[in-house]
Amino acid sequence: VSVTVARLSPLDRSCYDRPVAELAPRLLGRLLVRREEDGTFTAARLVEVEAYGGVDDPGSHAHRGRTRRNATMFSGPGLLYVYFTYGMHWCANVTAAAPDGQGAAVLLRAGAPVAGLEAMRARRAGARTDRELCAGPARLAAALGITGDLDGTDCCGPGPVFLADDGTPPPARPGRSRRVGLGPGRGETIRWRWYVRGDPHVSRARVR
DNA sequence: GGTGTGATCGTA
DNA sequence: ACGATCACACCA
Repeated sequence: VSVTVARLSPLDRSCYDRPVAELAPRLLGRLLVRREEDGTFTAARLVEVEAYGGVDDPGSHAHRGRTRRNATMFSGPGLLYVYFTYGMHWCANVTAAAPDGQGAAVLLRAGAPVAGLEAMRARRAGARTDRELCAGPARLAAALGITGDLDGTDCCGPGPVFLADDGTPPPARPGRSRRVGLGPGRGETIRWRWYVRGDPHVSRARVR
């Protein structure tokens, strides 16, 4: 599979142009591909995602309107939204369609390493096993070398980050749950997390 | 396998 | 003050 990554083409923008809770589970099984500056590739197959919406979703960065940080969420479907959190981690999302003046994005929470394992291990020195390389949103972003300078990248063009379909279908019946890491009053009852059942690369999320 | 805690800083 | 988190210590 790793050899063919270079030949995969980015998902078309029409794939992203749908409501975020519809888009999110459809991304399970897709490849998150990172084209390095030296022309090599790293890639992970998505096994866990979460949807974040607009004004109706108090857990979303877009809930209180557009700011410098979340601007990409308001800039149309098919873009990479990268944010910095807990003073040390980057997390990656792809934007979805949203009602006028609102924002929406799918948080890419975990993946199975597919290509560029050596580069991932080098960037994820803390990972004890390959299973942990991309098992968590900040881990996934770190493994693929995704940082804030890539915020706003068009995932539908010939850029450094894109999603691709290699023929692996999304699970017919994905696991579903509340989202991880949301405190009380932040939409913690909304079941907008989807994952591939039984996949060992899903994050060991501690839900409060 | 699970829980508890500190790290570290941009954002609102 | 609080995060859309992680690694590590420690217990089982």
